[in-house]
This record gives sequence, C-alpha cells and structure tokens, in this order.
Amino acid sequence: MLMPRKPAYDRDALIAKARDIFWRQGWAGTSLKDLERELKLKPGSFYAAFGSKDALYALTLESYANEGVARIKALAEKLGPKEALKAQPRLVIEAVENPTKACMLAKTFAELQAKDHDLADQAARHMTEMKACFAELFRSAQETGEIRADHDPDRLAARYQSDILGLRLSAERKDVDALEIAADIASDIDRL
Amino acid sequence: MLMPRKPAYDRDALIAKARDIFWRQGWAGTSLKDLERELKLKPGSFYAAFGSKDALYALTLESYANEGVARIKALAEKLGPKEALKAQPRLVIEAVENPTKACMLAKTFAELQAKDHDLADQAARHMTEMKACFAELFRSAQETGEIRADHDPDRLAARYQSDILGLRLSAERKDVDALEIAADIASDIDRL
DNA sequence: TATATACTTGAGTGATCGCTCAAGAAACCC
DNA sequence: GGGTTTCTTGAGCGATCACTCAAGTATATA
Repeated sequence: MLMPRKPAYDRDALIAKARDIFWRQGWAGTSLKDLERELKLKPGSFYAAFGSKDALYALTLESYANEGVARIKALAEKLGPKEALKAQPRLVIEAVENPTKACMLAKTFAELQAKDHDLADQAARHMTEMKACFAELFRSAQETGEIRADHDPDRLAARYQSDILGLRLSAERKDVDALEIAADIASDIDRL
Repeated sequence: MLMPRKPAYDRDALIAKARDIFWRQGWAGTSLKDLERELKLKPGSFYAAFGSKDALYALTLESYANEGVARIKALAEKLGPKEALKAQPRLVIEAVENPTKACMLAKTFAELQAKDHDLADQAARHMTEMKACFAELFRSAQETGEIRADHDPDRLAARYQSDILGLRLSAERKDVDALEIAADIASDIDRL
C-alpha cells in the first residue's frame, strides 16, 4: 500500500557540498540561508532531509573523516607506510579540490571546544582515529625496518599529526612557503 | 572651560578581559551580551568606550600580539636565542593563566579568513611579525655558533612557528601528551 | 552652590538567527 | 485515472544579533 515519491536531490552529494561550506566557513560562519542557497533546498526540505544544522554538520564531519582515513590508507597501500607518511604533507596542501587547506576537524574543534559543543567532541574523536591511523603506519614502518624500532610509534604519530595541523594552517597564509615546511616534515621522517 | 567626568572603569583592564573572552570563544562565539556581562558595561557605555565589537576585537589582538612578542624577547634576553626557542614550546602550553592553549592569532585567522574579514588580515600581520621575531632569534643563534650557519633562518622560523601552532592546538586535546611534542620540538632545535 | 560636561543606564531598533508548518505539487500503486 | 503518500514551497515563528539613543546621574570647574 506504499505510494512514495523520491526526493529530487542526491543526499550524498548534498552532504559533500555542505561539508565544503562548513569546512570553509565554520559552524557559526555558516547560516541556514547559506546552506539553503548552495544546496538549493527550501527550509522545509532541509529539515525533512537532515533534521537540523548540527545534524548535517555531524554528517559532514563523518564524511570528511572517512575520506581522510581512506586516502591515507590507500596511499600506504600504494607507497608503503614510510613513503606514505612522507608524501602526505605535500599532498594535503596541494589538494586543489579542497575549499581550504586547514583541517576541518581542527577548525571545528578549535571553534566549538570552548562551548562544550557535541560537534567538538565528535571532531576530537575523529582526530584520535586519524592519529591511530598514523601510529599504525609508523608501527609497520618499524616492522619493515624503514624506521628505527627504538621510537614510540604513538608518540611519533602525535608529533606527526601536530605538525600536519600546523602545516595545514600555515598553508592558508600568504607569507609562508608551505611547500618548504612540508618538505622539512618529510625529511624529519627520514631521520627516524 | 572643560568639565569632564572620568570613566568608572580601567580601559586596559577591560581590553585584557575582553581578550581572554574572544581568545576562548572566538569572534562569532562571543556576543555583545557576553561582553556586557563580563565587562560589566551596559551597551551605551560599551559603544562609547570602544565603538564596536570589531574595534574592541582589534584592540585585543593588538594587546595579545604585543604581549607575545615581549615575552619571547624577554626570554631571549634571559636565556639567549637558542635556549629561548627551545623553552618557548613548553612554556606556552604550560601557561595556566591563559584561557586556552591555542594561539588567538591562529584561531582568529582560521575563523575569519574565509569571510575576508579585516580582523583576519590583522591577525595574519601579527603572525608575520612573530615569525620575523623567531627568524631574528635563529639568526642570532647562528651568529653565536649555537646553530649551524647553513640553514635559512626564515625557513627555520616558518617551520618553527608552524610547529608551535600545531603544538598549541594539540595541547587542547585530552588524548595528546603535548609535553612530549614540546620536548620533541625543542630537541629538533638541538639538531640544527 | 550653580552649571556645564561626560558617563551610565536600559528600553528598544531593524536584521538575522535556526527552525516550523500548513498548503500545494508531484509521483507512486491500484 | 483515482487515491494516497511524500516531497516541496515559502510565509512566518520567537529568539537573539549588533547596535542606538534619549533620559538620568555623577563629577568636574567656576
């Protein structure tokens, strides 16, 4: 007895579009008007589809984090763990398809942590996830002997992630040559 | 013929107080209500004293940057350039008087750059200023022979500042041992 | 003490915020 | 095509935004 009607939009495409807007403009910096205009959705459709601005933001964080993990894992598959870690800094600041260089998780965390917003926790969890991913790469690079075994892979991962966050923020600046920094981060890995 | 009346508040103290609020909560995250409550100023007095929210924010950025430059220069005076650069990472994440660990200039820049807001430019200029300050320390450490002369001090400064930005953001996370990262940044300087 | 001047107060401005909902349009099964 | 259900539309909700201003108060000089 069901007689439905399909939505006129592609939900995943809308989430990807919203991700780019939130990524660039932040949480408070993006209004419902912005989203309605860019997603071509009237308020009613928007709320029927996503429930709330925060709920959509959560979906975009999820999407962002999943793609990030997938990208680094694919890179490791292709280049091996050490070379993937070395290549990542340069790739991440050269990705022209990104709406901005800085990390969306870091931006979200920095903006909303003081408010104890749920989205800050969620961003933090995704960053922990990424850090674990980096640690695994350091660990397997140690197993293959590419990196000396007397380093703590978790510590290496924390430092590496911190460097990447700084790099990606620096890459937004006009007075900084982010490629030099990326190269220096990569060459640090050779010294391990 | 002038018959004035002094304000009941200490303007510099108010700016310092506002700085801490903006630093923690960001630009969009701080409402006039927040400021009026914390500064104990009614709207009329607020606008008579500072003109606008943005004008006050600009004053707080100025205050923040001036104190930052003064602190690093005092540290260099006391410890010498190399030891100052090595000490700074730890000191900056251990400063308990700060409302938050992350750098206010970086947070401002990240939040407002996409909007082409004047405050983003101003924050960027202050970061450039800080970078030049770091470069000068690297340069003088090279002159004393503490750091090898075959490094580009401007490049070292850009990398160092990028590392500090990442460190300070990392220091806000519960799952990261920022002291370890600070120690690793310091030991990197010994290898130069 | 009288008066001029600056500061303080708080109600209130129009604009925008995230969001709701009733009504109309469109697509499905029978 | 008829009937049912979902999707789409857009006016409009109360709350909050940054900000204004006229009236009241306090403090200086004369």
